[in-house]
Amino acid sequence: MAELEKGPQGLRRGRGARERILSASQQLFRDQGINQTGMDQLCAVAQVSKRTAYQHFTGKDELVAEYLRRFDPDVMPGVFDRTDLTPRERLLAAFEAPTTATQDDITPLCPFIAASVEIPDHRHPARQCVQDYKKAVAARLAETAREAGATNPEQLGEQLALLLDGASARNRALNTETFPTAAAIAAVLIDNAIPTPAQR
Amino acid sequence: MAELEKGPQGLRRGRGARERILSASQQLFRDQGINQTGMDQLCAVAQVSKRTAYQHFTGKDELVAEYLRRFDPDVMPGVFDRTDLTPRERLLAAFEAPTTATQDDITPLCPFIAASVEIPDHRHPARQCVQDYKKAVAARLAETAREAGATNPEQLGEQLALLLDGASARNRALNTETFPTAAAIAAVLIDNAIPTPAQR
DNA sequence: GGTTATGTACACCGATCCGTGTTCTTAACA
DNA sequence: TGTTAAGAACACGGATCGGTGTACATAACC
Repeated sequence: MAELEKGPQGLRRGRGARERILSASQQLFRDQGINQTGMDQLCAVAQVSKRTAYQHFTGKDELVAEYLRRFDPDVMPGVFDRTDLTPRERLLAAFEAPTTATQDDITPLCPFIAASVEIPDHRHPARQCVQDYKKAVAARLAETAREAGATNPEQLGEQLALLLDGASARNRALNTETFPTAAAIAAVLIDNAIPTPAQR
Repeated sequence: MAELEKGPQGLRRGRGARERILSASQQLFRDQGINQTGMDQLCAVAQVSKRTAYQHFTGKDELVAEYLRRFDPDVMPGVFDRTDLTPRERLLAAFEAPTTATQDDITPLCPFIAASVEIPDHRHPARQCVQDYKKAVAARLAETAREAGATNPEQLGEQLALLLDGASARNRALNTETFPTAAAIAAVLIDNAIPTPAQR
């Protein structure tokens, strides 16, 4: 904080404004929610002039949408790409992934669910991002389910996606880690959906 | 609307202020969300003086909490009390109940999940209501699961509760009715959890 | 060098937010 | 009848909201 002052001659926060804004959004929207985060605070955290923010984004709405779009590249980060696991193990791993580094705090609410609740208007651009993302996750789960040999991969993908969202919502509502519960259900569903259980 | 005017001599909206406020809350908080509903609008819809509202509730926070508490008496309205159904059928009926009268619009988001997302501070009184309600639902499900002869009723109750919340969240996120998917999972879990399937 | 994008600083706007103070009216109740 | 509690009407307050206008500074690129 000392060497980052706005000293008249010193280091400008400089060219990376857009990145700083999106990075601050990620932190603040997650910690406080979208509606509880004002543009003033956001700009302060991002160390960006308010004017600059509105040169990069036409408004808060667009910023929120862009904040969500940035998650797209890492749809379920690294879970589906783990070649060291069998398809079946990958499906189960999706329920352990959310467990973050520090072991005692619970998994935060999925930012897409949060956005869909905080933004009531389902024609808001951000709501489209939510829909796209949720469909993408279900599709990847279905794809992996197909690799695992499920008889009805689409159905299994949809079911597992529902479990993920249920666990996320209940984590928030109850302040308790419920992903293990979801994982247990997933195991049952997966066994039920694959005709020839591998080695058993 | 015609005969309800504030006519100087005519019918006063009169003594039922508190009820009108809570009734308006129920409608507006569901349709617009809590944060998107201002006290001014709420009082206008309730046909209540703003001053009166603040004589019944110390603030919006308390009003929100009371709004949630009013759901408690009807925890899963009528589903658990249907004596015409077997315990097993009652468990399954919980996934059809949310389907409201008009057949084409999707089930609205659970107001408790909505509140837990809209109110980030988990020490807010409303958040306690959310926790209580969610625990109560899981408990009633577990109770019914016990009646149905489940080997681990608490676990089944927790699992079914997760399915309900998952379907509710995805309904909002995807704008698609997903309770049938949850019901299908529930059927599998129930069959899996009850040792002696009745007639089969 | 000069030009042009990028960013800063800061005042400012109307709207809306939650909440209060004040005065008056009416219904219930004794 | 008089008293009291419940409510209405309405202006007002400070805070914050998303968003803008303007003038100035700096970095990059030619």
